[in-house]
Amino acid sequence: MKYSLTFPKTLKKAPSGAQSLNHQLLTKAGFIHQEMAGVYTYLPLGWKVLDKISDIVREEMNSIGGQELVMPALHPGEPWKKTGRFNSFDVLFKLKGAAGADLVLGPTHEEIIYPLLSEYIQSYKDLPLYLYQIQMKFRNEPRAKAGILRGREFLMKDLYSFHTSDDDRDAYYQKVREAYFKIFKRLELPVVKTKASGGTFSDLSEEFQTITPSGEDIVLVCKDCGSATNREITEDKKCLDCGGSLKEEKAIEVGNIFPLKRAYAEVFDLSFTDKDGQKKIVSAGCYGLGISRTMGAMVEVFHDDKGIIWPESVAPFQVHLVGLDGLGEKEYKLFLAEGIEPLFDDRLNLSAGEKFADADLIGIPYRVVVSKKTQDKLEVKKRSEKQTQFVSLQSLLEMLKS
RNA sequence: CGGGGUGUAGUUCAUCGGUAGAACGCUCGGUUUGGGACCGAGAAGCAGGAGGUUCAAUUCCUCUCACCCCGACCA
Repeated sequence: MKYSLTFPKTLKKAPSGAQSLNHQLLTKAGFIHQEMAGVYTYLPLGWKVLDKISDIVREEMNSIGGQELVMPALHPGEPWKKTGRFNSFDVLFKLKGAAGADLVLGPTHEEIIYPLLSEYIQSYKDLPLYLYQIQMKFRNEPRAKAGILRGREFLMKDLYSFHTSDDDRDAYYQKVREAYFKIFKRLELPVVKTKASGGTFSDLSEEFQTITPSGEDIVLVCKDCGSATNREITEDKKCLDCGGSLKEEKAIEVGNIFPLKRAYAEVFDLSFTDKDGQKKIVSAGCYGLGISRTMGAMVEVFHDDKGIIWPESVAPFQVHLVGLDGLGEKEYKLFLAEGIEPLFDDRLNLSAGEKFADADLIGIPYRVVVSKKTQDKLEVKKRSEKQTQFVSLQSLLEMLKS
């Protein structure tokens, strides 16, 4: 992509409403635009990042048998009344249909997927089943805040698993936990698995928390064994696992996995006929991962005073090609031909300093400068490092493909 | 939802009773080109909205809306 054609360009100052770090940097760099409290447009660069995060999540969900579908964001009110959550789910967006029917904007999808499956699941042969989606969720937060960390509309992956027994559900739960670790490893985002309450879903759950000062959760991390517990469920000063001393850390919850209660399956009569001819209730689990929140958490963790420092796994482009002295077109075409994703700053009449400042702000992992000075070499600098080096195109390609 | 703060040009801010100003950005012309260049010219504003006080309101008062922060809440 040529930067001269990219919408929009960087801003020198973030709007005064952008207070949190992720909001400021993502806005200045042109990744997001706030529409109202907790609601954002994801601009082309921002959407590319969400897409890359989503792709990694998709691959790992698929690798544990997940099948992707998309359920509606607009829900009938009836199933929500059936579970009681029409009134008990305090951040539920409610609206009216044309004929006056109660409707709901989906904050989660048990009320859709259980009735759906109850139509299709008949036999133990239909199970287990793992279905997931990546979709905008809606929660009427009394106080949306911290940029895209806590929105009223946000992109989330939700996986639902359905089993013939709790044992099978528990075994799959372990697999999902492992898949989550793989996802965050590929995203290069450090997380600690944290014991937490299950809310209305289950007695206990496990959260994936990214430790950072801007987090709004407080987790107690054991200095000895590394196990962590959300402060919401313990007053203990000692680790439940090993007795070691605990340290309080602020953290952002980027994922949460629940072994579900049977309540929803019972309400919607999600049952199957087992081998013995008996009707049995399905055992389920649900597993969330905040895609847009993860993007925000990454900015909170990966930045310096000049801008964002994206991990290679999710950067909107692999290479930020800075053309000086009107050069760079040739290299841009070569990158494209080699399957490298370049963002080419082809703008004329702009000082080098301004282009460098933009490159630092946008945070693409490799900056490649082409100018009169570089001659037949390329000047390469990693965003995360200070030093530059002059290399041939060939060795740069090797660097990028390794 | 309680407490606090802020709404003025696209953006950041100034003016704080006498009818609007800068910087950045933008447009045009020219000079520049390795860390947010320079000169000149220009466009750009119902001062969030409604009401009130006043000869006069962006400025003071009331209400309202929006955003931000702290707290409560957070499947």
